[in-house]
Amino acid sequence: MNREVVLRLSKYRRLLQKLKVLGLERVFSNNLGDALGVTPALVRKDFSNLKITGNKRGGYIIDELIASIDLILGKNQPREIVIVGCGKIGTALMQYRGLEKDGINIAAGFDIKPEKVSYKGEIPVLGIEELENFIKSRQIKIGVISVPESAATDVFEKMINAGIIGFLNFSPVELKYSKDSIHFDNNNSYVINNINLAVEIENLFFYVNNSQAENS
Amino acid sequence: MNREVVLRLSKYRRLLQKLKVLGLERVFSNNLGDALGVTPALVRKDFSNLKITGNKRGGYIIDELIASIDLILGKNQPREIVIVGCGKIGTALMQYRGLEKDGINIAAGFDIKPEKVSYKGEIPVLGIEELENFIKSRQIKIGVISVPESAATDVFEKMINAGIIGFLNFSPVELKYSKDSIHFDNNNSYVINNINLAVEIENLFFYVNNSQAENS
DNA sequence: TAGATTGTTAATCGATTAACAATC
DNA sequence: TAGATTGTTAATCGATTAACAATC
Repeated sequence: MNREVVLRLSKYRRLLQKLKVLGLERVFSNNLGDALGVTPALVRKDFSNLKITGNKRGGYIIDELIASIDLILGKNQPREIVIVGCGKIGTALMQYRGLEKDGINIAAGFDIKPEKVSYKGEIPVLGIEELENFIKSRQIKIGVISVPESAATDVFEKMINAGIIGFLNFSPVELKYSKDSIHFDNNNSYVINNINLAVEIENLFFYVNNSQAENS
Repeated sequence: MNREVVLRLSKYRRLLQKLKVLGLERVFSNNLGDALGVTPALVRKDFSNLKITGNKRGGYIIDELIASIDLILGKNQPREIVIVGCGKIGTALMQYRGLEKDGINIAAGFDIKPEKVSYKGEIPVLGIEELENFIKSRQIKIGVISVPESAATDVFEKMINAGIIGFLNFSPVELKYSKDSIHFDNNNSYVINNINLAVEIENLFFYVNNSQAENS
């Protein structure tokens, strides 16, 4: 299943919640398609691939749909993550409240600088040397990397060894997993989601420059 | 030209810079393809579409390639952006130094709260009421939206009216441009890049849950 | 020249869409 | 029943890749 499908699932989920709040009970592939800007055929195909079935006449039952999507996205299980690197971006993420309502919980932050370590805040900040024990004991699988470029690959290795298998990487290094470069003792596969702010903004400049060229 | 192509251009650019530092002068489509994990044919096609030509025998000259890509990406022009919303994420971005080396310059931050307004820091923070004048006088085209969900669409409209045409949106609202909903006085098209942190992390959970299922 | 690499055309691949039989 | 919507198959579309003539 590709990334686009999973993104659509998240979008269906959010929309369904809103429809439910409005009191709706059923929804048609047509409605969902319109809202997401895709054809109803794709909506039905998505659901079909996920073994979610509707009624030939009455569409899909919203509650069932939500329950199925939640199961697939793992929304019912505890969703704990860690944040490695408590500089500007890491700290902003720790204070960001937008993850809670999706049931995502930041278990701890980690930093290499002793002066950042603190148990006072709502979310503790621990020394990087505690990373492995913490992650293993809590069985956390997902971590955010928000360290400077120079520390990124190092931290990445540490996290893999601790058992992290899903990464959201804000450092400008494009992390890739290769069996050669990393000592590993499992046969897991890894998912790495790189967000490079400079690249995102550069992207915008490209389109903006081009649209100006078109208009002039 | 689609988003993927532009992302590849940024990646070629970064790689070429590194090769140049190492003293290389020429590069083959093969080298670039290997590094990016695509076929050499795609590299040649990308360049061909952009009217960048190489030598049948000697590959591409790195300096020429860098110059061409910089021109296309607009790296030579001043690249000023504004940040609207100086909360956690907005402030982190303003303090983030990773944009400078790509020549991206944050001209100002804006916030609705008077107590955030300040001319003391390296980057001034202005009141939201100054947004339009500032953006028009500096002819800025790109802005980051880092306001809470409730303010997002409002700020989006304000920015459009001020002349912003490229958006990096960190609010959880999926912004879309529709002619119906916004008063507009130009025929520009807009580029909106939505980064929804909860969705990105949810994505990771999906893959992680599934890889565990596979292994058990 | 012989060998290697570009530039481009045709083939492939995967995702999306159109169309429609099944059926509620 | 008649009408509407699903579930699925075949067609389309776009991006990537393979292949190869041109040529340095």
